[in-house]
Amino acid sequence: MTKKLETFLERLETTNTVDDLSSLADILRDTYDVKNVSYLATNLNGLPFVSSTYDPKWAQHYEEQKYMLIDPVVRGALMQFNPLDWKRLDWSSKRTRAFFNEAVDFGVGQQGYTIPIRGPNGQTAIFAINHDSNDAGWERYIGEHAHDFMLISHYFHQKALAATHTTEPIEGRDLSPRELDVLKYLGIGLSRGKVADILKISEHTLRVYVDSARYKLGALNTTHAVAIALARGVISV
Amino acid sequence: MTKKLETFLERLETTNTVDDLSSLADILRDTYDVKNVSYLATNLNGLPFVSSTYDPKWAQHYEEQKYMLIDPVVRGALMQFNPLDWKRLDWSSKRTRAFFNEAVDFGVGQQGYTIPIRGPNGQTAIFAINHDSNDAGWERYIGEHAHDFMLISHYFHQKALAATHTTEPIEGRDLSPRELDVLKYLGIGLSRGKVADILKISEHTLRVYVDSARYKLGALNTTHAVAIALARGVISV
DNA sequence: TTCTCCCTCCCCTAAAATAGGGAGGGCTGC
DNA sequence: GCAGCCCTCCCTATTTTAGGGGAGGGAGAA
Repeated sequence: MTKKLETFLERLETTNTVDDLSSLADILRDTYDVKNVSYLATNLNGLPFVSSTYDPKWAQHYEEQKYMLIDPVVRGALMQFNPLDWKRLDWSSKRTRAFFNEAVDFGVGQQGYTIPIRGPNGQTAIFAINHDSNDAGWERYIGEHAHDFMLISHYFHQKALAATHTTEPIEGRDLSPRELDVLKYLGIGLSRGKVADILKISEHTLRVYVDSARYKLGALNTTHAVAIALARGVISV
Repeated sequence: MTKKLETFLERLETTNTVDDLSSLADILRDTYDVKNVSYLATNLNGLPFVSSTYDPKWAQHYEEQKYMLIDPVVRGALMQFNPLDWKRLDWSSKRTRAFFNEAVDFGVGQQGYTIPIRGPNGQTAIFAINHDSNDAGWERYIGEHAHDFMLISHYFHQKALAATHTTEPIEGRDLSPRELDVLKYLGIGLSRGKVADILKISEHTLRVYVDSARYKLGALNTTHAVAIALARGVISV
């Protein structure tokens, strides 16, 4: 374990509230000597959460313009499993370049490294560091610290989940095998009749499973039930 | 970086096929000197994938009995973000104890540590190590190697995704803001009419968005479209 | 044993989804 | 300037689903 990581983990032990979390980014920036550090969770208790060292003006502008939806870094990172070096983004689009130029104007560094993190219920987040340096220097820096950042992003998310009380196990009973079957097939787009055929039960019976699954999941309708089951990871598409 | 981790990462560089992956568990067991190492992905290209050092009899029995659905370790790990020490499971259920006794009979160690891993499209996996040792020894061992295992589980999953060609970026055009709005509200269980009211558009217009979203996502129906959008992370519940 | 849950089947009506047609104005990139 | 996509609205028609009832047998746990 590196000394820097050790420093961070010590600080992490006293981090329990949302306010504490907000200062973590600053601490990491100072510890790892980079221009900016940011953590952006898209869905903690249904709300986004940000801790970053970016210029508040940029953060505000970013939120006002709903940049989260078009930010190529966010979009890129959320679509893959591996950390993403900003250099490896698709820079062919004019919009991407325009967005990035604007970011740089607000003090965002030229080099960046973004790590996607995912929790059990669609609690997706990204952890990013960025800096101004040449390509070779950046590559060396990332090579040295990639493991640290991977662990840090994980711990950061862990604390964010805990601070927003998103770690409590989900209430409600488990779905029965039949209910899971039904939701699984409905989730891949099959009609109620088709699913009933596949499961070799009547469509009426099938509906009872949908009903009970809906009840257990607290869902308002079938689509909602499938959505919740997906988010909870009990079925997958 | 520890020497053991270094050894593993070197080996990982020549790991590219599914067959290579199968032997990784053995290598890790020998490197880290534990009784068993296992990696279980629930949904790579729609199929489960396993690499483990468990007795093949146990693996076969496990699969035949569909134990994945009731295994308390799997269920526990998939429901949370943090690694799970098997000692911290809920042992009150008779079924849990019976299951575990059976596992021990097949040579599974008494102590265990399971790390959940999640990819961008519901590609969930768990990485587990287990061993026979007393509580104090196990705690010390985990404390020393937790970081290694966290990184290893990540790299393992990365290779599994790559080997099963599950890393390719998703084809298809992006959804328009309006399409995202519609899917988002449908995903939280609102009816078509309600969503139209909220977005202040006619229900007919709304339907056009659902149609185009469905077309873009290659979805068979509305529920499917919401499911795919969720799985891709473009909306969240 | 009793209680709870699971699985299976059936009736009904109203609402929603699907499928196929249209149309016009606006913005953006090449 | 034009092609392409986005947003908005309209029509008719059929099929499917939603959600409300009710009923019985079986397995497992307290």
